[in-house]
Amino acid sequence: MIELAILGILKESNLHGYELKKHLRKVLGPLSNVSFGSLYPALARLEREGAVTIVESGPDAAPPMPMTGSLTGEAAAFRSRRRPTRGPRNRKVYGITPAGETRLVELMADPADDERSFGMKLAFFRWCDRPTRLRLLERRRASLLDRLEETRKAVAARDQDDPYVRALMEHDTESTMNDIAWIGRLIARETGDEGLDKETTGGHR
Amino acid sequence: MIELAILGILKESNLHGYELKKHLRKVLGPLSNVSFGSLYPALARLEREGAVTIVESGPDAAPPMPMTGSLTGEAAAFRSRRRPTRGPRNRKVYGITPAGETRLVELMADPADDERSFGMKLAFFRWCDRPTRLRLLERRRASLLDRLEETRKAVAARDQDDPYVRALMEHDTESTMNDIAWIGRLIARETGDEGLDKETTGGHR
DNA sequence: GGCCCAACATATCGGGCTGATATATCGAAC
DNA sequence: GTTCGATATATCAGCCCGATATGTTGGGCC
Repeated sequence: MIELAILGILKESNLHGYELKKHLRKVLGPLSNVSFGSLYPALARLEREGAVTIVESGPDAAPPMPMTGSLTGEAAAFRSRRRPTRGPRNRKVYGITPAGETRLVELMADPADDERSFGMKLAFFRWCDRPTRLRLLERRRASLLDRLEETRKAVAARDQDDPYVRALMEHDTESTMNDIAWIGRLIARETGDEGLDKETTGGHR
Repeated sequence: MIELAILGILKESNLHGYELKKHLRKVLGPLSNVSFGSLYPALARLEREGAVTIVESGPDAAPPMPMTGSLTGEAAAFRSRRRPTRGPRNRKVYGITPAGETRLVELMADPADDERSFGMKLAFFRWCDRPTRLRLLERRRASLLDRLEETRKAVAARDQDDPYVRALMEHDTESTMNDIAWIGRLIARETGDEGLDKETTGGHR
């Protein structure tokens, strides 16, 4: 699933591994603390597969095509800032390829649905159309409901009631219900069409 | 951390791998879905280290010492139930050793503090004395506070505000605060001794 | 009886992830 | 001018997961 994160970030701007990790941390926060030990191999893998390419590399590499898609002004500024008289260090700046964009769409559709995977997908929802978003949200809700059911069954079937185990399960139930309610709100926001932070076209409150 | 789970379960009763997994699922619920691919190697590892021993094995093994410490009547009953005229199948029933008990204490003190590790430790709190429990709870609270702080900083430093990323972070903040409150209640229950046995908290939302 | 199927039971393997470690460059402080 | 911390890439051991293999046991069914 780290590949999803890499492609999602690279879709916005070309970056090298080290920067990638920082952006990732910024976007996903504590949800995904990617380590270098998985980041670099993943980048190598993706390059082998043709999902990303090295856009700029080594000391004083010739800057290739200025844009791959529309860069935010920030990224462009950053790129120009990075141009000291002495070339950059040993960096490999990666960019996403058309094949990579395809791969990104595939990865978004991947059935993996744990907290981490879902968090990543949500972070890149802006690249999806509404039906896809709704599909992912519904699937997440379904698996949360499954989890809720399973925990409840475990609580019910419990003979020896250790207070700590009980506390653990009750908290799990509570947290899961919170998550479900949250997903519900996201779905509502998605279906209650158009902008709802501006003029409330359809809903109250 | 799977070793902690194994030892914690084995401390209660001698079991073979398959049963162990079921017990684990029951105690930890969806928090720790241990797979056989990690369970059996872990058992082999623990046996190599002398933390567990094979108490009974293969078809019609002679039943060794009836008790390793005080067994709950349930476990004893279970053990006697397991004695059909035709010996059991190819099973390896494991039991914890004194070295294993020591290892269990070490593992409880381990600094790992993610949701999974903490959940496991909490599930085995009954084996700890109160100071240890409080230490673990305080540590967990501290790391949750760190996480909260980090997420808040990320939200504040955010220039481009993607609504989905924002939703993700806000939900993370909310969940973390919930967790902190929960830990707070556990600490209170631990320090506010005796007296309050039931629901003393009118849970907010 | 004879048959099949689901659950029981153990084990291994590939591939991916984490944490530790190695290596080297750059900027800035001292 | 050198020490130090941030930047930057990479590899390695060890562990975990999911898939897969291999067999056993018990029960339902005709």
